[in-house]
Amino acid sequence: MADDPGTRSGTGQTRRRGAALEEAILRAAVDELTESGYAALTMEKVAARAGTNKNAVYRRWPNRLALGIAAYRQLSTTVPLPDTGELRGDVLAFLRLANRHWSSPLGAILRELLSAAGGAPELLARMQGQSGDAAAAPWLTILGRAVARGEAAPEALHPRVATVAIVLLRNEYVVRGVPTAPDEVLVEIVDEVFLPLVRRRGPSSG
Amino acid sequence: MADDPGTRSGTGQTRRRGAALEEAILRAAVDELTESGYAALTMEKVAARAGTNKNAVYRRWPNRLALGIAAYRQLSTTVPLPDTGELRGDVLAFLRLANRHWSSPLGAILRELLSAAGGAPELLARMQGQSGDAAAAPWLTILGRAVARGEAAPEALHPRVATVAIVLLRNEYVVRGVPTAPDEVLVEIVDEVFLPLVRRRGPSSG
DNA sequence: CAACTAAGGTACGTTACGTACCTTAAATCG
DNA sequence: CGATTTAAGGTACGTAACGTACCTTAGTTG
Repeated sequence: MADDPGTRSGTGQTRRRGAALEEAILRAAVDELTESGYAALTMEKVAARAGTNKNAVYRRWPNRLALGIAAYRQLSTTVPLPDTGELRGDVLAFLRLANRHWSSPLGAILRELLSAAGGAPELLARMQGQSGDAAAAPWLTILGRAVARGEAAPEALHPRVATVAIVLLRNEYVVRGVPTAPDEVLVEIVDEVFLPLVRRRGPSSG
Repeated sequence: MADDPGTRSGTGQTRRRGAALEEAILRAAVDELTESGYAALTMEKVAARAGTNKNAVYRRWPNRLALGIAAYRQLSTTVPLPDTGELRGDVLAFLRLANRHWSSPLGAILRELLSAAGGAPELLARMQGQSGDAAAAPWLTILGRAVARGEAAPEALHPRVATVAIVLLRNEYVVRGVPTAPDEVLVEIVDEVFLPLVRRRGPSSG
């Protein structure tokens, strides 16, 4: 920010307005969020870093959580869906991507935001959408391919079934208290639970 | 607390010491926690309610989180393991117990504490232990009975398999943003995922 | 140009965590 | 029993940060 042309310099008297200022604030929030996480994100620090003051921030975002969420959304990326040509490979690859994501600083930030957003379902839904592995759609795609290849039973094409692997992985995080799991665990989830579940289907109760 | 004999009354000059005071503080913390949750639990209010001051509280618990956890532990109860004589009934009954627990004020408190405890694995482990449905042991017991009765395949006797139902239920909470799920969901989890998983076991990859 | 708007600057009320320090009742020790 | 020690009771306060209020001023619009 030393020589940023948009900066309000002591002598320059040039005020950023509208989108330019909003962008500067967002960038500052992103930087603070990635450096220190959500808990340490303060309106004061973001404003200072953006070279403005809290008024400008509050004029755009009603509160700290909203700003945190906006900053997070700047950071999130979409993950490419793996296509290895076989079910086990696809699922393992996608699980590994997810594992990497959740063990990254980004994962911790997301968890903090989810916790702070505690009671707001729509907000939660929007946050979930940012973590690509949470939705059923990509998993259904992977499973759909497997069904087409004859690797899985057609009855297994159900969102809750399709997402079992990722759900189990996230449960591992809870149990372990850390947002990462060793690769053997991923392999075990796939081989001991997921594959048996989708390949042969016993009769369900009537 | 109107006529509690242990109370330091204005004229009585009788100070509670040691365990008696600790108990009074804990009781106050429990009351505050159940009435207002962890976020609204303050050291000031607990101390006032216990008829003491923050020094006494801080002499026993290093910080607010520790006090919150101690109070929570006073509250937690053990749930009886259902035994309906058949697998589906057992699993459904235990899931229903869990659903009721997590949708109770106690569940919200636990979630708050887990979130506040964010980076401390041992602490987390201890908290988890308080929520009886999280551990694998009861689920393995239920599944073990089913295996003995011939209702489930012996290879399914694995902690990760046994806990699939409860893990899926908790994922429902995350997806919904509320700590409760309709009974049809519980039934679906059991019938669509859990029972097919444990009854017939396809070959796992070598 | 005047009016309006948003940016920049400053101040402040409120809340609560946690710490420090003092007085005093109660327990312990010689 | 008196002296010493310890913990309880009481009070004060530094700090941090959220969010609000208000004022000045640069920039835009009609």
